[in-house]
This record gives sequence, structure tokens and C-alpha cells, in this order.
Amino acid sequence: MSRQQLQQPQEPRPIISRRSRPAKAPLSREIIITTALDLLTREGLAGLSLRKVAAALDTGPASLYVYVANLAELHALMLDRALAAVALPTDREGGWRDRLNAVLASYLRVLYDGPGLGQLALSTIPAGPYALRLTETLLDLLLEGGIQPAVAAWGVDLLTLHVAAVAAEQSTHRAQGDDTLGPVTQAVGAVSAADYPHIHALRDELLSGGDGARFGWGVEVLINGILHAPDLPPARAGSVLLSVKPMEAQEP
Amino acid sequence: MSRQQLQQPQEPRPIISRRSRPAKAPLSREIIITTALDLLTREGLAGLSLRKVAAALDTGPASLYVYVANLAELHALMLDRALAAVALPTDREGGWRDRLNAVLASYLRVLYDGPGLGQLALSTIPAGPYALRLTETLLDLLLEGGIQPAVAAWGVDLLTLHVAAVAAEQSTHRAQGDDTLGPVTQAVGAVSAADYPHIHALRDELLSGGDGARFGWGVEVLINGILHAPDLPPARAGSVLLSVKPMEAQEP
DNA sequence: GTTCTTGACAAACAGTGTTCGTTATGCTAT
DNA sequence: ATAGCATAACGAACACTGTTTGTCAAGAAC
Repeated sequence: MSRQQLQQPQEPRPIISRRSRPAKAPLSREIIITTALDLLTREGLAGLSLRKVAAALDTGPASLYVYVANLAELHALMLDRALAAVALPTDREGGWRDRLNAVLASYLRVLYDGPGLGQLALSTIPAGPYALRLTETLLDLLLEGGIQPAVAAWGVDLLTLHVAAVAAEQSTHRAQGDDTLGPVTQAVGAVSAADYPHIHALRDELLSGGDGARFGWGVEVLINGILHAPDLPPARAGSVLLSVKPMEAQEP
Repeated sequence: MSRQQLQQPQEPRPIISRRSRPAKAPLSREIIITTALDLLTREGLAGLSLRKVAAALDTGPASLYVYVANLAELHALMLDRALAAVALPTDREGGWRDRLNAVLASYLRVLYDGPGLGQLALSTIPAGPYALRLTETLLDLLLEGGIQPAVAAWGVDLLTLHVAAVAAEQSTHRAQGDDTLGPVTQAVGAVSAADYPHIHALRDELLSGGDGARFGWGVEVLINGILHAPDLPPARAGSVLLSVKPMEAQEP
């Protein structure tokens, strides 16, 4: 594909307008984020670049650096702005679990809508105001459910991490043209019953449950696990990783 | 930094040896993966490129395309080769939960050791032999724990996704120089008690538990949740995402 | 009316993945 | 032993990327 196609206001040379700077949008932080998000939803995270954002704003890449420190910061700003669309409960009617499910589902949908937002949610630190608002809401819901504060704090982290991971996995697989029958389907489906008996026997279950059902079940498991969690985070900090008994790897 | 530094056998022009091809490693798929993994552990995923791998092998980038279709395939091959190092239980002594914890901890450690392997585990489809071996082992452990087969199938997915997500989050944060006091610590620590009361009250708990403790607790929660899970994946497939009641977003 | 700050931007730098066309090598068949 | 050939190896190029530098013009402050 050629390199045309993107910028539409590219008259050969409008020398006449170079004089008075006719309108030439003042180029703010806001429209940079907006255009970047727009480009993201249309071309995905891989197709997003500072140069394309600049081209869409009819300017050069260097101009953006006045408002944005670097690409990573733009990513973080984009993620937080996207989180503004997460639907939060407005009142306290209905069970707290239903409301929690709704918030998480909305969070997932937002991350789904922008291809690559899931990866961003995992790779950038969500410290913006909308991310904090989401955390605050989730904390509130877990506390309403009678969960101990310390457990709730870690539980929120677990839940948001899970949603981001599901979104990241899905969006990356979608980015590389995962048309109904991905390579994992082939690999798991054609696995030898002798070498991997369990995988072979459970191959239908391993591959079943597109999108919604699987995510809903996962959230259910997480909440149940949090409800049945060790009442407080164990005091033996950092011991798990080091307490791995030496075991030898075996040939597959 | 200059572009020297990497390739050591770079005599100006060894015309004499061009005759008999003295040793000039035959350049196989294996050593490409090995050198790529070597480069990954030393320079991280961002510092890994086909050109650097080629330079380390004293050749040009085009030569690698004989053995590897593209960068994504190399990534997948690297991930699977790295998974060979995951320590699996050799016998059936000890409780299944302890063995499960050990396998997951080893999995996490392997993903930790190669900076960027966590991101790879989320973005590439784990269909290689070592990934299948890991899945098979985890299935075996869950079934030994008396978990229903269908639940075990989805549970394995949940567990591996969680490990990969933790690794991905950690490794990306580590990549951008996260020295003890990251920006999230500042943001959460300095949050206003009026706007975000729960976050403010729980800020210590939100930030506590480095590495090991948090991961161990998360796995514990997941297993407990799987044990208390809905006995079988609900039949109402794909309804969760669509059953989100319309709720209005509120200002943060 | 003259400074001075600052947003805008062209050009360049050092990289990236991937492809194309050509060479040279090692193996096979004559 | 010689000829033919599949193919590994590779130099060069293409179309990109993020980021920096230095210059220029417009608006604000004095």
C-alpha cells in the first residue's frame, strides 16, 4: 500500500494561507489525545505512531513534543482518557455483585473497543484520574460486600489485572488476523492422545466459550476466591518464589 | 552509544578466509533462537531486534529469513524454548496444591528471568511443545485435586493467564527504570482523601507486598475460587458482556 | 518599539522489519 | 570427474519508526 491515503488536507502548496495562519488549530494536549485515540480505534496499536498523529493534525512529529514528553506518556494519557467511558453505577440498588460484574464488564468492553488498549493497560501504570476513579469504585463495591479492607485492596488489583490480561490477550490475537480457526485451535485439536492425554480428552472444553461466557466465569471465580481468601495477606512476605523446591525438567 | 560493541569477529576484510569458509557456523534455527534468547536476557525485549541477532551471528538480517518467517514467529519460538526451563514435578509426593504452587512459581520465575517474556506469553499463542507440556501438567494437578474436568480446563487457562499477566506487568515496569518509588506510588500516596476516600485509607495495603507475597496470595485466591466455582461453565454463553445495564459515567 | 518567551516545524539521526536480486556453496545426477 | 541445480547467504534498498536539534515566526511583556 502506498503512503498516501491518510492525510486529506494536503494541497500541493497553499502559499496564500501561509501569511495569516488562517485557523490552524492551536494544537493542544487534548486534540492530540483525541486524534491518537481515534487513530487507535481505526488502525490498532501497531498502526499508531507519532508521525501519523502529527500527519492527521497536519503538522510534523516534532510539534507534538511540546505537549507530550514521549510516546509512552501519550500511551498513558490515551489509556486514562479511554477509561472515562467506563460505566460506573450511579446508585446503590441491586446486589453489590451484580454491580461489580457490570463495572468489570464495562471496563472490559472499553478495553476491547480500542484495539491495543488492553496491552496499554498492562504496560502503563494507571495513575490517571479516571483509573483512580475506577479503583475507588471497585474498592467501594468490595467493601460493601463485607470483604476485609486489606483483602479488598489486593482483590481490586487482582480483578483489574485479570480484565486487562483478558483484553490484552484478545486484542493481540485479533490484531494478527485470528479468523475463527486460529493456530492454537489446530495445535490443541491435533494434539496426540498419547503424549498429552488430558489435553486431548479436554480439547473441546479448552477451546469452548467464546468471549463473554469465559470472562464471566473467570470473574465469578475471582470473586468467589476473594470471598474464600486467606482472611489477610500472609505475613510471610516474598517467600513463595524462593521456596520452590528444585525439580528437574523432563522432556516433553 | 555507537554501533560497535556487539560483533566481535569483524576484521576489516579477511579476504583470505573467504575461500574455504573456515568454520562460519551453518546458521541453524536452533542457534538463532538461542542467540535471540541470550540477547533478550541481556537487553530486554525492546533491545531485541532481528538485526542485532543477525549481527551477533556475524551475518545480515536477510539471512535469518531462511529459518524464521518473521519476528513474531521468532518470538513464539523463543517463548516456547524458554518454557523448557519450567520445573515440573517428577513424582506424586506431597499435596497437589503444593505441587501446583511450585509449578506456577517456577513458571513465573522463568518469565521473570527473561525481561519481556511475560509480554510474549500474553501476545503470542502458546502452541509449542513445552507450552503443551505445561498445560498437560497443570491439568493433571487440577484433576488430581478432584476438580471437574470442564472446570479444570478453564481453570488452567485462568491460572496461566494470571501468571503471564503478573510477569508482563512486572517486566514492563522494570523496563522503564522503576526504582523503588514508581510514579504509581506517588500518585496513590498523594491522593486526596476527599476525592478518593477508600484509596486514601487503604493506600498502604494497595502498595504493600512486593513480588512474592502478592503473587502467592493471588494464586491462592484463584485456586480457592476454582474450588468454589460454579460447578460447570454456565450455559448462558456470551450473555455477560451484553447484559450490561446502561449506566451513566460520572465525573471523577 | 524593542526585547523575550515559546509554539511550530523542517531536517536529520539512528534505528527498525522486511523484500529483492544476486552470488556462491554443497549436494546430486550424470 | 563434471555438469546442473536447489538453496543458503547476503548486500542493498524500501518504507517506516521515535526522538533531537536548530531555526523561525508570532504573541506577550516591558
